[in-house]
Amino acid sequence: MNKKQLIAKLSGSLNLSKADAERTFDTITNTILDALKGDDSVKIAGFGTYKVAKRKARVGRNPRTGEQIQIAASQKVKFLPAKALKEVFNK
Amino acid sequence: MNKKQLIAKLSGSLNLSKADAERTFDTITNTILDALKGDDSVKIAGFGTYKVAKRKARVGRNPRTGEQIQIAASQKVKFLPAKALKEVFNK
DNA sequence: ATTGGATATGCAGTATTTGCATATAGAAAC
DNA sequence: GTTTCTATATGCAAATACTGCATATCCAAT
Repeated sequence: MNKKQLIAKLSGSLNLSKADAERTFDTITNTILDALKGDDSVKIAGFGTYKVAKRKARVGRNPRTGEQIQIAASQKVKFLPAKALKEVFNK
Repeated sequence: MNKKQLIAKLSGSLNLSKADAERTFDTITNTILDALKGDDSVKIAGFGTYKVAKRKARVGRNPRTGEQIQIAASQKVKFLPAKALKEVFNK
């Protein structure tokens, strides 16, 4: 399912136009992103937690040539599924 | 930031009551979860992809006693941040 | 409808993460 | 205010992520 299909579903469930559904959805993701940019984590009960994970610089390897390369430190968004979410898939 | 705070923000941005903001938010998460339950992945452009990852059974260990235990195969929801999302945090 | 951009895949080897049990502390939900 | 949920911390084995890069595919926006 891609974003367009998701928006179409939401448009129906929420009784909104597709344009409004998309605006609503974007507002939510942007709000989450803003919190993450401020180095805050976002906990959503029953769904999961978004947090920014810092990754240290390390040595990697180009699989094609085999040569070693330095990988810079970076940050990425991690999503940790809530307990309820795991249970859904493991029964 | 927890769910309550997120809902409060959305209530303001979307010009909805907190109850409506929460209903809207829950509708979205449920829609995503339903797709995942159907073993479908959910791609959201500019944000990321949710997918169900199957994890193989393996040998684990009880950290308290040190004894080895068998861990069953399981499934969990994975979130892969979109490229745009990584860039936000690495500049 | 076309096109530009984003993502999936495969590859090799190493670094990182995962997930186990369990209690407690702290936070959040009702 | 009470109850439910989540983070944390522990050691360790095995699964998985990550890197460059080319190709194929797929999506989004024009």
